[in-house]
Amino acid sequence: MTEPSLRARKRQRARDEIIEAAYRLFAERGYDEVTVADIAERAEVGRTTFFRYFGDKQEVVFAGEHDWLDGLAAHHRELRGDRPPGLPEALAQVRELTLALCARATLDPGRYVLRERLIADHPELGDRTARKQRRFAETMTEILREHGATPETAALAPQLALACYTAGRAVAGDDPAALAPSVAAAFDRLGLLPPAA
Amino acid sequence: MTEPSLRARKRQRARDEIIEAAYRLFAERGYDEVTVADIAERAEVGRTTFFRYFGDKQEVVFAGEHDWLDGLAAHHRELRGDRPPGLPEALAQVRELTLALCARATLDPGRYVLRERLIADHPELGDRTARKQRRFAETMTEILREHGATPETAALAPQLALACYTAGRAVAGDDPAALAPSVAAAFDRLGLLPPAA
DNA sequence: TTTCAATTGGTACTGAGTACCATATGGGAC
DNA sequence: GTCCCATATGGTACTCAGTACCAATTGAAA
Repeated sequence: MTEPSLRARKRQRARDEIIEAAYRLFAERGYDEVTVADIAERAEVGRTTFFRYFGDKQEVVFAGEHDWLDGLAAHHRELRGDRPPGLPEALAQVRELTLALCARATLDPGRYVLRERLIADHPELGDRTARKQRRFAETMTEILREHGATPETAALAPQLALACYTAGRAVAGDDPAALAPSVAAAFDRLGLLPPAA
Repeated sequence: MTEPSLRARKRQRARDEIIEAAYRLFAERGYDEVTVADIAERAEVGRTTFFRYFGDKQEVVFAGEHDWLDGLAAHHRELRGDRPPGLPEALAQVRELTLALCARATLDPGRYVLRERLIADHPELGDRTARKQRRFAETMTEILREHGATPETAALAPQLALACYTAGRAVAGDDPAALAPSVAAAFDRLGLLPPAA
């Protein structure tokens, strides 16, 4: 991999500093008591610049996860799909990606806890998680269709995965270590296993 | 039932007129091109009054459905729950309420179509539907727990119902007549039927 | 009729998000 | 190095959502 240009490095650093500043301020004062101007000031950029990196104030809360979703298709290629998947096979594939998403989300436990608290305390942030989940589901649906799944299967399997994710998340509370196991348990309870390969 | 007071009737009428005005304007110009001031003017109320009836601009899009959710617990009482429900039984119960919600949502087909289009075109409205769904799930979870379900079952069953709802909705597009059948089909494909009573 | 609580609409404010512009800066050509 | 261009920056000014406050109106009940 070639060294990124100075521009690219500066850009990445600015982005990181905005996220850092935002999370620090949210932790100190709470989401509502922090303005975009505050974040920009702390990150030592202009208010305008903030909006060049993030579409809105909410987006900075979910920064990072979007990038992972961009690579979702690539992540899935690794799971072979020789024959058109029925619902059990599709679900098994989506299950792997869902658990990978859990692992990714809890990489930084401290930030995970803070994010979960922000989401729990601010309905509009709870709403916003839906956008991420919609994108996950839409991408997965597309991939499943490419692999020959029926429209119904392709639509249902990702939604079932999200159901297990959300239910597991609810059971786990804001404990990062409990997330993946709870989600996996939810999948298990579905009892929709593919026939042995 | 006693006649509602003049105050109550006026209040109801004002609310209805705001909703009417909003939907007409959204249909004419689109969501973004309509300000709250526009809606208030068309409904012949003050801008301040709009915010007394609806917490924000998005809320008026989903007006009516919230009321139904308030009665969710009552609706469920009709479904007897003698013994602690396992996942199949819980799912069967939630299924009924989900289908009732579909019927309710498509009562006014024209408005349903317009709402689905608004949601599809405006991500922030898509996000907002999540709040309604969260409330549905939380209420159902609470009810299931009261009826003796385990925390895991109580958390999972409503989420599975939402998965079937969302998947069915995606398959149905904005055709109101297709919603309930598609959702019902998704439930059927889950194959998680309770043992015969 | 009088009194009280609820409802209303207006004014003024904060903060998110956008458009525009002039400036600065990194990358590449020569 | 230096010249040029595309990119990135920060500031100004604007619209609009949402909130706080207040004075005036109006329904309900005595």
